[in-house]
Amino acid sequence: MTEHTVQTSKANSGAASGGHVASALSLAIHEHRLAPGTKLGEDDLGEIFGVSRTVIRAALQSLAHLQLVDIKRNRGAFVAQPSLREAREVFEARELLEPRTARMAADRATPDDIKMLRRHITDEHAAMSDGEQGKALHLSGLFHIEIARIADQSTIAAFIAALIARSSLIIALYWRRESALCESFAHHALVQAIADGDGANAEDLMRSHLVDLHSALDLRESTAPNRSLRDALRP
Amino acid sequence: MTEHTVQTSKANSGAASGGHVASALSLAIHEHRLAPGTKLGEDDLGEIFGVSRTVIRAALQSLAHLQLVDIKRNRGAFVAQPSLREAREVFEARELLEPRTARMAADRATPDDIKMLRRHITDEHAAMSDGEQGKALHLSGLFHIEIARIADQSTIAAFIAALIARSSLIIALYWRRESALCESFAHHALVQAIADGDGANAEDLMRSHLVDLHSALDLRESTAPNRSLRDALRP
DNA sequence: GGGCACAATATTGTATACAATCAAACCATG
DNA sequence: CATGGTTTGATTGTATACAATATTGTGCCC
Repeated sequence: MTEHTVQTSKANSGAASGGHVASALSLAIHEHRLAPGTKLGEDDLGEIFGVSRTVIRAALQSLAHLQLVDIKRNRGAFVAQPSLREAREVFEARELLEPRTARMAADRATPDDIKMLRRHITDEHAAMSDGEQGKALHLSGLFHIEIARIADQSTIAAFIAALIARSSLIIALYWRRESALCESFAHHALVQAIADGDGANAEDLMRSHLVDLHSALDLRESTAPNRSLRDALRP
Repeated sequence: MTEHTVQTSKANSGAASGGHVASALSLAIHEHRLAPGTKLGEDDLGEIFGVSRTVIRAALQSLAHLQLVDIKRNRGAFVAQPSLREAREVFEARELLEPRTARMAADRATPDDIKMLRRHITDEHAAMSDGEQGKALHLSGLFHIEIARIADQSTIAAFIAALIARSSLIIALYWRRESALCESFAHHALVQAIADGDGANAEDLMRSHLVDLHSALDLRESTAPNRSLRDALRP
């Protein structure tokens, strides 16, 4: 089963213990290349990344703590499938944290920060133009994390990063097609408010942006049938 | 070094993979029986808990994700020593999250919830009377987590639980003796507001309670010299 | 043909062995 | 005596072996 090159191979090529594996998996989830519910077998991942199950296991546990994967004892790890309730909670938490954070960012942003935010938006547009929706979604998330970083509150920033990671899963599950690319404009206006140092405006814009996102989801009991059906079929 | 009873011993007596170890360590940290900076050697812990380094490692990584322990590559795990900056951030985050959560709790609390909160206060008093300050501090933290649970927001509750865990370390490092047992009264008034369903009052009480806690810490650059000295001596 | 018990298989949980790395002790040298 | 490099010891990082558990396939009985 486990056939690495040799025991004493390069081994120590990557970064720190499984950090690389966790990053790669996280990116794949963010970009919607791994669908919610996907089984993440340890042997498979070990072969793919060329490391032993030990490091795979550490990476999966790390992702489980972010609630990006769900580890069931003696069953294995699966890409998480946030419930409707969890989806609501995540966006309520974001609506509680991010507006205030945006205000703080507006108070502290430097010209370099603004430049980086604008580049994020440009990259996002480019990805969208190239049809790489997954990458665009990931960049959109990074935009929010960047604002938290600018606010210089690393603790809150870590929380927001975790919420955005879960948001990616939620969007994969509950997004409804009708709503579309309003994103770009909201981000653009937000950057302008932050560049102007207008904290109150940034706070309001972030709040309404999140409400827009939230309302673009189908979070009624009746919806998300495909997932429920699968769940009814498999657990 | 590693001498367990026998390889095929009981092994599966506890709960899930290292969960017991993580809980025991977490409790010890909460109750100030493990001081910030304490080295947590894997072999030592393995012998203490009667499990292999594998499960110890998983527990330590779990605690590291909660920022209760700090894992330095090739150096080992240490009980975390939050910096002044981190301490400020933790309390700012709590002041952002908990008042709103207390309001939600007031809106949803049942008589059983109130009973449980009152019992927490009673237990806390009892522990304090017995001179078990560590246990009292732990129960004080559980009180806050219980409110988040009552608010029925498990995502935010998890964040608050993480913040309270770090608060325990912060109190261990930066508490100044002068301020004393105001806690009990604040908690008592808070329970009353929640029992009355007075969300606005609960929110205000929680906010001022947290501000009191925050101001009972010595968070100036000049303070916390013992820790800086140790750090200058040892890292 | 449907349903259940049992065996075979696959996958995870845990322990241990080995390799890499770091810290401190040590000795040589100026 | 201070200082620098080397070596020794201890500790962590990773891989693998073994044990426990769940899942799946098969055959028997009804």
